[in-house]
Amino acid sequence: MGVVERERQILDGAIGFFSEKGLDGQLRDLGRSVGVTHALLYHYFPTKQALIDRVYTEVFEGRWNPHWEALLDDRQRSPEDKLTAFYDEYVNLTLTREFVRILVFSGLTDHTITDRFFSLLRERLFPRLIRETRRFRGSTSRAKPNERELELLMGLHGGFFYITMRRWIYGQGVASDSAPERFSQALVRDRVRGYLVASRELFGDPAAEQARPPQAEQVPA
Amino acid sequence: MGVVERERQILDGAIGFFSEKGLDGQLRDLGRSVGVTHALLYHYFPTKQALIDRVYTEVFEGRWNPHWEALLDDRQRSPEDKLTAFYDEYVNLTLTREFVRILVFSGLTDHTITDRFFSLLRERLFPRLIRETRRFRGSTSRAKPNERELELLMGLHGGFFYITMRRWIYGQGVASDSAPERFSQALVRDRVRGYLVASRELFGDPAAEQARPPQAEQVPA
DNA sequence: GTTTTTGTTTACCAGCCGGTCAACAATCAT
DNA sequence: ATGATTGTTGACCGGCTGGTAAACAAAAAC
Repeated sequence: MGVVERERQILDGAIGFFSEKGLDGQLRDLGRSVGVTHALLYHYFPTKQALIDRVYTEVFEGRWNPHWEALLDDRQRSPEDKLTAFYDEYVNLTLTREFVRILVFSGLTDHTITDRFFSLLRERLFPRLIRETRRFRGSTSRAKPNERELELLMGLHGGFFYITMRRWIYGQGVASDSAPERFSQALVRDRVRGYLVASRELFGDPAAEQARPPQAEQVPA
Repeated sequence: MGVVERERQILDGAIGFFSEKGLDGQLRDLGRSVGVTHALLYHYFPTKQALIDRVYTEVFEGRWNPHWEALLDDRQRSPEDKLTAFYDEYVNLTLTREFVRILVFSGLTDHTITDRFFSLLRERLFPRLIRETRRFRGSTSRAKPNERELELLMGLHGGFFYITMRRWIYGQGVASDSAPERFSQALVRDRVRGYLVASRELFGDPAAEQARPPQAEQVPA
């Protein structure tokens, strides 16, 4: 076997292995699962940490599809259409088993991966989603998102993430998917629609964005 | 120091320690953080696993407030009022740092804790929430929840869980809370209202529950 | 067909870690 | 005071684990 194939084989094995056992998994076990001795791993990667770093970049790099930004910026499609299309791809391509498990393993210990990933979301994704949400309810405001509308969006985004958690971390089945590897499109469509309607209900028309008499009593700061 | 106080001290230390370092944390470090030798831990707990088991029951037992079930069953209050009151307490009392971190640590490895916890939710909580959601949109149906309305509820529930994840696992701040230890009531209120409105929008009036002409084309099974 | 290079393994080291045990301190009953 | 009981520690064992290095195998180069 060529050197490049073997490295590929080890790397692929490591992705599956570490996402399953956690970053504390033993190299002897990883070697066994790949079919080599643990000493050989050191022929291809100088330290365990270096191998883990490669796994990180392998899993988290290239999962962000730049096409999504263009999709969300497309002025021809409706906001509901775009959000549905985006989340349908996002939850099925990005929120895979290895991705979410490694992300959570990282989050529980060293935050470097999660920090980088959240920066990506905050800079490239959330502003676009907020803009489209506003467009849905008839606003063209470019103001910095306020906390309430941002948190409502986090509710949508987190709701999708929660599905992945239930499936790949808690080991709970998700009822609504017939093909076990995919989120059902109907689910995504329901939630996106629900989110947009909720946004309209809560924040109403454009003028209401600056000051709105709340329906219930205001909570003190 | 009396034997009972010392056991209490070790247990409290272990809760903080294991939720921080994970269940693989070393007993020597735990001992040091409590101020005793690791050998003394074996005077109070026969094995490391026994100590971890105590931590589990300590954190997950008694966090479920039976009062909540009565609250949700109260016929005097409106569904929106009850859901808001419930989640306001739930997210602040149950979704603490130690709780969520230990739950996720457990979920990533051995599922026993998460299984038990989800059974609790599925049996005692979700049916009540579905019933109240239906009541909000004018339905008194007692039929088994269908997948779509259950998944919409999971969106709400998961959205709250996601806040806890962002805060205690990813180390991201949550914008909207002034007091860093609490979820803001406004956030809970917004999301519950948004969820109920979305439910009404998606599922409409009671008659629509069995068969409803969808607005977009149906996805094939 | 020998030498060189490359891929792989076996054997080992050093430090870590759960767990044990004998010794030691502190409390308490008599 | 004296002895028994209880709380606590230091020292140790054995197995595990990241990492190393020498030996070995299999091509490749000449």
